[in-house]
Parts: sequence; structure tokens; C-alpha cells
Amino acid sequence: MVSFMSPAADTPDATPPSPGRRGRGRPRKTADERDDGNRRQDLLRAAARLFRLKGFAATSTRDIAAAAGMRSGSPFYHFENKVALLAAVMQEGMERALVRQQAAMDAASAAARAQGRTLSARECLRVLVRNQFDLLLGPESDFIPVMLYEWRSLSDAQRSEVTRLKDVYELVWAPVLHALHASGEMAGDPGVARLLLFGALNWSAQWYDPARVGQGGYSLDELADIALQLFLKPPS
Amino acid sequence: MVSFMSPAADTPDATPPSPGRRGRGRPRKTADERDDGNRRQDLLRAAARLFRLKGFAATSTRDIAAAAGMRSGSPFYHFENKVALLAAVMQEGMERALVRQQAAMDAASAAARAQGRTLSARECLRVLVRNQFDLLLGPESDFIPVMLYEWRSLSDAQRSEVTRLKDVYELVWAPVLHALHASGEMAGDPGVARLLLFGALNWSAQWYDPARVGQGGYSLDELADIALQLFLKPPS
DNA sequence: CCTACCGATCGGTAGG
DNA sequence: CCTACCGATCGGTAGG
Repeated sequence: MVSFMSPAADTPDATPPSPGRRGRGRPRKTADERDDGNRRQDLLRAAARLFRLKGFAATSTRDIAAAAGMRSGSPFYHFENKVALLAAVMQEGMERALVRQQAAMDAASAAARAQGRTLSARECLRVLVRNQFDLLLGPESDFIPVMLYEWRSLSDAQRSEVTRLKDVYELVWAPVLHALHASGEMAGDPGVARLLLFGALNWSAQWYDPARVGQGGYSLDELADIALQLFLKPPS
Repeated sequence: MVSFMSPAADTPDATPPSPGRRGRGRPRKTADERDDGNRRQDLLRAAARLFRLKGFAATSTRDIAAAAGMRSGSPFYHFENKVALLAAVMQEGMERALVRQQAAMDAASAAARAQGRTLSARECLRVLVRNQFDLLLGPESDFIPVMLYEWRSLSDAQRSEVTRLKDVYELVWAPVLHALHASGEMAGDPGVARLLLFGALNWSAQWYDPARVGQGGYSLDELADIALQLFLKPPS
């Protein structure tokens, strides 16, 4: 890219605003869109996508602004600085994850209760694993991978807030894994087993291709089944 | 950091060379050190450490130069550009990994042969897993994590060369996993099982702390044992 | 391998 | 949220 401007001046933005252009430009915003937090949400979504794709350090705030249909300075109206935007992506991701994990467990529990029984530890694990694959690989799945792979860029204070949310998330897993260990369905120290299991699941963000589900690729349901077969011993 | 120089001029380097200083400066190099590829190796080691610690995009070539005891322009005498340095770290890491994996397998095979027997698939997996923990977490273990977590920064050509080496590395695992699957010691499609297993192992680079081995932390041997317990069914 | 430097980009800001 | 801009840093290079 060659700049024809004097070296002292920035190229103002990728596409300078030509007052006379018609249509085709940034879409006119209705009052609705402008009022609520849509613009902030747009920024978060764009940032999550780019941070996942290129990494935090390799993504410029200009890239994010452009992806959200803004000019280069505008993200700083919504976020104090670049790393605050990253922290917001992670917190948003973890809060969504917590909500969806709780909803998945509640739904499965209710279904079992309707049959007059309770969930086995094995069934709980299946629900948790399936839900985690969805968080990692399903639609709107940029937030969690960013949290997993970019936390070193946070400040200490931001990191401990994200860690707190992550601990709450993992709290649901602990009793399930302990029960499976106690019944002999899962071997190895449960603390280490949890870390190895999370590794197996989280790594899928690096290789899974949702586009291949039809052509020889496994669905998220099949993936969860395979993971459970691999990690659990046959019930006795 | 405040610069007192005119804005047109860079601060030449962190510590400008004062001709009169004695001792304490960059160590005088002997002819030996200057002749062979030591300086290039120093750069690779420094780059691996910093890329692992801060990530590729967040590490400047100046950081790397300083860590190797050079001035800011000198890395480009050894490497064409920054990403070529990253590619060299990864190739070096993969080549070492291949050598060490082969050596570990050969040593285990020889030991078994001395007892007049051959290795079981289970024993092979134990050797491979233990060796991978060493590559990821042992001494000089910066190269492989960089390869695992920074490959998106490579050009397509560089990426396919690293992928080729990685495929050779994984080629050793395939027959072992197939044998374990055939004997019923490992469940789930072997292709997916391999990805899940690698995930479990590779993720350890994110949480394992070698300093805690004495105080409640597991050694690499213990870790390998736990992983095998977790992933394999009892032998029949 | 160092010196001295360039052009580009980047995070961020004042003022509207 | 845009305009116009600043100061700093960064990858990289010519010449020795």
C-alpha cells in the first residue's frame, strides 16, 4: 500500500468519506440500532472473530473498527483501550458459557426427572462435554477460543477476573469427575484427569472443521460420544 | 520510556556502545564462537523463549536481538525477516523432536530385545507419551510449544514444510494406536482418538509447572502414567 | 555484526 | 461516533 500523503499525516482511513456517494456506503442507522448497545456488541463480535483468526497482537484496532463499520478512532469511545476490548470479549464469552452450561444441565436434569429418575455421573459428563464442544466449535464460538489462547495478553487484574469465571465454570465438573473416579469409570487423579480432558476438548478448536460434517467429518454429537468412549471405562 | 532524541532519529539501541567502558559489556568473542553457527543458535534459542513467553506478534526483533546480545539490526544478517526466524524455530524444534522420538523408541526396543522380547503397543504408547511430555515440558522445551501455538503466522509454504515434519512425527503413532484399538485397549475412532490424545498432551504446556514437582506436583513420569491410565482400558 | 536511519503502522486522543 | 492528528515502535536496509 502506497501513501500519497505527506509523511506527517496518516491516511485518515481505508475509505475516506466522500460526501457525494449514494447507497452502498455505511448503512444508515435507525434510532433503534443507535440507542441500545448494538454498536458495542458489534465491536465485541468483530474483535472476537479477528482475535481468534489472527491473534490479539496481530489484530489492529483499525481492523476491528473497519469490521464493525466504524472509523479508526471510534472503538475508543466504547472501550478504554485495546486490551480492555480483549478482556470484554473474554468476560462476555465466559458469561455466555456459564449460562449455556447451566441451561444444558438443567434441561438434562428436567428430562430425567420427567422419566422419574436422576442423571448418572456418566450422563452428566456427556452433557458437559457436548456443551463444551458447542461452545468451542458451534455457532458464535469465537469468544471461548480467544479466552483459551490469548489470556497472556491481559493485565493481572483482568486475568484474575477471567480466572474467577473459569473456576466457576469448572466447579460444575469436579463432582462429576469425582463420582466417575469413585465408581471406577474414570482412572487417574481427578485433578489431572480434568486438565487432560479439557486439553483434549479445547484442542479441537485447532483442528475441527464444521464444514466437513457431511463429508466424513464427525458431528459434535459424534465427537462427544467418541470422547466419552475414549475417557471412560465400561460401566460395571 | 522517554526519548530525548529528535523525533526523526531512533534511539539507536537500548544501551548505546560507550567506547570507553570496561568489562561487563558484551563478552569478547573467541574465534571459535564466531566461526561456527553459535550466534545463529543463540538467536534461535532467544527467539524460541520469547515467542513462547509473549507470542510471535508481540515479540519485536529488537527484543530477540537484545536477548542474544546483539544490536537491533543484526538478526537480519542471520535471517531474511522476522517470520523466517519463526519458521527456523519451528523446523529446528520439529527436527529435534523427530530425533528424540526415534531415539526413545530405539532405546526402548533395544532394552526389550535384551530381555528376549518385543515391545507391546501399550509400552510403545508409554514411550511416545513420556517423550512428548519431555518435548513439551522438559529442558529446552520452548521450540515445540511455539510450533503448536504460532503456526498461523507462517506463510503457506513455510506452513506446509512444518506440516510435513509434523506428519512424519505422527506417523510413528498411527500403528501403535491402531494396535491398541484392535485389541480393545483403546476405544473410539483411532484418527479422532489421536487428535484428542494430542490435545490432552499439548495442553499441558499451558498449565504444567515444573517447579512444583516436589510440592504436590507430578513428575513427567507420573504424568505419563496418569495419561495412560486415563486413555487405555485395562489389558484383557 | 554494528551504525544510523527510513517508511509504515499502530494505539490512542482532542475537539467537535 | 468522526476528523485529524501525535508520538512511539516496529521490521527492515545500506554501508561499512
